[in-house]
Amino acid sequence: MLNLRETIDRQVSLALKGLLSLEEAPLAVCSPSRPGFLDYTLSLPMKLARTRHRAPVVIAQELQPAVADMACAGFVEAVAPGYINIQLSDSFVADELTSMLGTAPAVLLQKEANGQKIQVEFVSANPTGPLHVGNGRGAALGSVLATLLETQGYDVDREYYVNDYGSKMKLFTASIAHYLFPMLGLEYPMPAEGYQGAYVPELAQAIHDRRGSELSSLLEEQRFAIIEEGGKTLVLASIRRALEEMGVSFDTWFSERYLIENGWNDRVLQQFRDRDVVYEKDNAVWLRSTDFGDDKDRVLVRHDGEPTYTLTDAAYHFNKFQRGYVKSIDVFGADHIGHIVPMQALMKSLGLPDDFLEIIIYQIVHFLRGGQRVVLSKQTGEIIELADLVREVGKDQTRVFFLLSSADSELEFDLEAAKENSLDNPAYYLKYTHARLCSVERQVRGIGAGVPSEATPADILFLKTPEDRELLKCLLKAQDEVDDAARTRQPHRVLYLAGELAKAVNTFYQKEKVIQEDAGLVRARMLLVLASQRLLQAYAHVLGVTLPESM
RNA sequence: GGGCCCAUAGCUCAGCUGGAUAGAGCAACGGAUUUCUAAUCCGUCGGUCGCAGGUUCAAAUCCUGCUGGGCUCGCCA
Repeated sequence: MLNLRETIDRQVSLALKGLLSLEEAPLAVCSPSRPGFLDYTLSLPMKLARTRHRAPVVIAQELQPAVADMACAGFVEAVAPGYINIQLSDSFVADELTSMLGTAPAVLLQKEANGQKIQVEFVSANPTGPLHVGNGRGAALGSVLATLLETQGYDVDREYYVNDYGSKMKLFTASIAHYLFPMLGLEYPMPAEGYQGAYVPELAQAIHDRRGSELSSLLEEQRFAIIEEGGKTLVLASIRRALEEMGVSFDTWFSERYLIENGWNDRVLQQFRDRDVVYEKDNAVWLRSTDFGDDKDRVLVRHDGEPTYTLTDAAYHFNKFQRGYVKSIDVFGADHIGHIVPMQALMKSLGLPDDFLEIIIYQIVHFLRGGQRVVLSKQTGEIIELADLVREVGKDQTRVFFLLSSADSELEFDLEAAKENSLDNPAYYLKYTHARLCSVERQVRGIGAGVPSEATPADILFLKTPEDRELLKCLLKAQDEVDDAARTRQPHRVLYLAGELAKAVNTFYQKEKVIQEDAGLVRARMLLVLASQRLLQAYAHVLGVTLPESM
């Protein structure tokens, strides 16, 4: 589809070329009109009033003829206090509808490939336990952002960073050992701050079942290696399963251990040394990150010789850069808010491009049941694992409810509303609307009326009621909005767009009959039905939800 | 104390190149059904867009200050 705002802007600046000065030209941009007005609006006359010392409405009248001459313009009017309203021409609208009908939904909103590789890293929870319901928001946002970026022509890779190295991992291994050693007739103390969940003894049992005989004959160090590997593998499998049930998959599961074992920390440390941005203090190696905007210098190598997370993170992103991504977008929970400044300082100190790393932070999710906020703890017996949440409310409902507000805002996830099989539930509303559109199509085919495969300007002449026009506007502005959502990295906007389209469809459906006497009108309305159906499917593709053909 | 996020209708939230009367869903009330799926639709009610300044022809939107809430400030990851 065309981005209409861009298209019109281009035509406007061409049309007004001789009428605007160089300084004035950039002001000639249109915006979508409010309901009740024509399709697009230019507020240019208002902006020119000051420098031109004329009343805006007079300027509007002067510019109107040139604007009306544009190829895409149908009816154009200058109105007080100084707007130029544009209605798209019938042939232009017909061309757009034709292209919508001739394009598969999965690529309807897709631009041409731009040859750039971009990475979205999300979830990346430690492999030391099952995913928590809170991780679900990152999963939903990250996966939708990834498809959203694909619409912009990027070659997108979805990556999960597996933090399988370091003190958390040691703690995890020790916690399993505490339950596993007694099965070998040995003892091992539960470490302070050890992992507590019921899954820990289960992991111990599973590892013992598989490799118990081996374990008893090994040295302690080898034993721990097996426990760690076994625990990690089992947990990652459960994480992967939970995500798949939510419709989320990854291209790459990238191991932190891999980085370290393959010398990436050393490489990046050398890079820091070459750039002369490190120093030694208290037996540790420090990065002079304050030179790059950080509020304090960071330790890269601890006094005991172990790398810090900071060093490995630098190595990780350096590695991403080497893999050829033009950009890495990392999606983190609000508890990582403090990482933005240090990480950007890291990128700078490594000499990576300023815009290489983008960090998206999503705020906390509160879960509601019976109108009350749910306290997630073992004591309350409330669901706490993502897999349980998806099982309880369903894949599509889970995805939709995690997208109900902007990542910047805290989110209330109403478990009962999400489960509800009624149209108060936005996920169901989308499904129902799609089923209804499909039903109309079946009916029309059933009575033997022609189902159009392309639109002509004559068809558009039939679409004159407010409901027809509003639905048309919803269809035509899709690419504008999707491009905006992608540019501003706001996946939730796609859900709102889909909801808006569904609303327009249902209002149209209620008010205007598709099947009726006038064959020309049937055909024209069918264009709306089919295009709406395609567009709804296109949105659903981006959102990762499934739309049934009947309910 | 520093950094970041938030504050819009009774509730949950949209509103992103600054534009015309501030929107949706829920809740409340009232309507539409010999149905192309009423699992729908329409209408009414409901807002000093946290407060105070500023920029602008124009501010929910941009800037400054303040108030309230959230997250966060490790040689953890």
